[in-house]
Amino acid sequence: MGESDRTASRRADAPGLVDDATAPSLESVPGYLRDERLLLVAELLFFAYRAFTGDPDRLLATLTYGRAHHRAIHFINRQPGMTVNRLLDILGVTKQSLNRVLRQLIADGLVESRVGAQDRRERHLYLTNEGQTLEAGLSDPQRHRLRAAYRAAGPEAVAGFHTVLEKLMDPAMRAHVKAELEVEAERKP
Amino acid sequence: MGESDRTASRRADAPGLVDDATAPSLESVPGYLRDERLLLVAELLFFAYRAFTGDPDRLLATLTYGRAHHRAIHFINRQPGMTVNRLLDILGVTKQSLNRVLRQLIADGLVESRVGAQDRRERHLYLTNEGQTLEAGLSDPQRHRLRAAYRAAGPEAVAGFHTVLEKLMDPAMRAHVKAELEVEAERKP
DNA sequence: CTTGGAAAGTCAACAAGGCTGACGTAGTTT
DNA sequence: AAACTACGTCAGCCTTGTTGACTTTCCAAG
Repeated sequence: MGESDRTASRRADAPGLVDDATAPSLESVPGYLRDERLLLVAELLFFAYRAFTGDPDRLLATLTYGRAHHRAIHFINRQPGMTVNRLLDILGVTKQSLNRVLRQLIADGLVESRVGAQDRRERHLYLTNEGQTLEAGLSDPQRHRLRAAYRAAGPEAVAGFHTVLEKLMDPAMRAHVKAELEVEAERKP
Repeated sequence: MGESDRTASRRADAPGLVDDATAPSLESVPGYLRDERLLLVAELLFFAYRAFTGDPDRLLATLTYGRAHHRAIHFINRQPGMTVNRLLDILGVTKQSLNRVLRQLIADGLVESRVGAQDRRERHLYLTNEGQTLEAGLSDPQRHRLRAAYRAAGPEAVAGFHTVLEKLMDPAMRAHVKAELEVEAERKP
C-alpha cells in the first residue's frame, strides 16, 4: 500500500476536475488510479450489474412481479424473521413503497407476516414454501452466471472482487453484510 | 435489536436448486463457489452499486435530471460523436425512452446533435462545454469513491475486480468496453 | 393509568422512466 | 420507384419510487 500521491502537480490536461488534490493523470501515478480508467470502471459496473439483474428480471416479467419484489424476497430469504423496519433500512425505500410490494407477496402466499412475540407491533417476515421455490428460481440463473465468471477469473480475482465491492459500499451496509457472514459461518462449522 | 426469537431453523440445505450438475454445497468445493457465498455476492453488488450511483444521484436531484440523463451524458462523453442508434444499443432502452431524455438535454444546451457527414440520416452527439462541466460534477464523487476503495484494497484486488466484472457482463457489452480501451490506449502512447 | 411515541398499515396524488404501438419524415440503397 | 434505415414524436400504460396525512396497535415512562 505504499502509494503516496506525491503530488503530481504538473499540468492539467483534464477538463475541469483538477479540484481534487488526489486526482492526477500522470505517468507517475499507478495506472489503476487514473481518471480515465476509473471512468471505464463505471461502465464495467453498469454492464455487469445489468447482466446480473437481467437474468431474474426475465423470470419476474412472466409473473406480475418486478425487481422490487425480488429484492424483498431475497432479503427475507437471507434473514427469515426479519422485521419490516429492518427490511426498510436495508432496501432504503419508503414504507409505502415496500408495503405495496409486501402486500402482494403476502396476498399471493409467498411471504408470511407473523406478529412479534415480544413486541407485538412488529411483523416478522418469512418465505412460505412457495416463496422459497420462487426465490430459488430467481437466484439460480444468478448463481449460474457468478459461478461461470468465477471459474473463468480464478480464486485470486474473486477475492479481489469481494474486497473492492466491500470497500465501495457504505459502512452501514457493510455492517449488515458482516452480520450475515457470521450467521452463515456458524451454520456450517 | 435485542430481538431473540430466531426461530427459523432454516433447514439444512438449499430448497430446490440441486438441478444444476455444477451446483454443489460441499466441503470438496472451493469456498468461493458455494451457493450461500454466491448469494452474499448478490448483496455486495447491490449495495456497492447503490452507493456508487447514489453519489451523482444527489447532484442530479437538485437539477431536473435523473439517472437516465446521467447515463446518456456519460456515454456521450466517452465517445463524442456517437450516433443515436449506437447509444440505444449500449443503453438497452427504447428510442422513445432515450429520446425523452435527449430532447431535454439538447434543449438545455448540454448536448449537441449534429447531422452526419456521410450519412445524413444519422445524428452525432456531443457534449457542449456546459455538458462537460456537468459530467465532471457527476463523475467526480464516483472517482472519489473508487479511488478510496482502490487505495484500501490494493492493486491486486483491483485487477481481480476488473477481471470478474468483465466476465460477468454480456459478451456484446464486453466488446464495447474493449473498443473504448483501445481508443484510450492510443490517446496516451 | 394515562399518555407519548414507535411500529405498522393504508389512502391518495404525483413523477420518473421504462414499455408498446402507430406515424411521419428525411435520406440511402437496391 | 420502391424498400429500407435513422430519427423523432404522440399517446397510453406499468412499475416503482416519492410526500403527506391519517389510523391502529402497542410499549414504556411519567
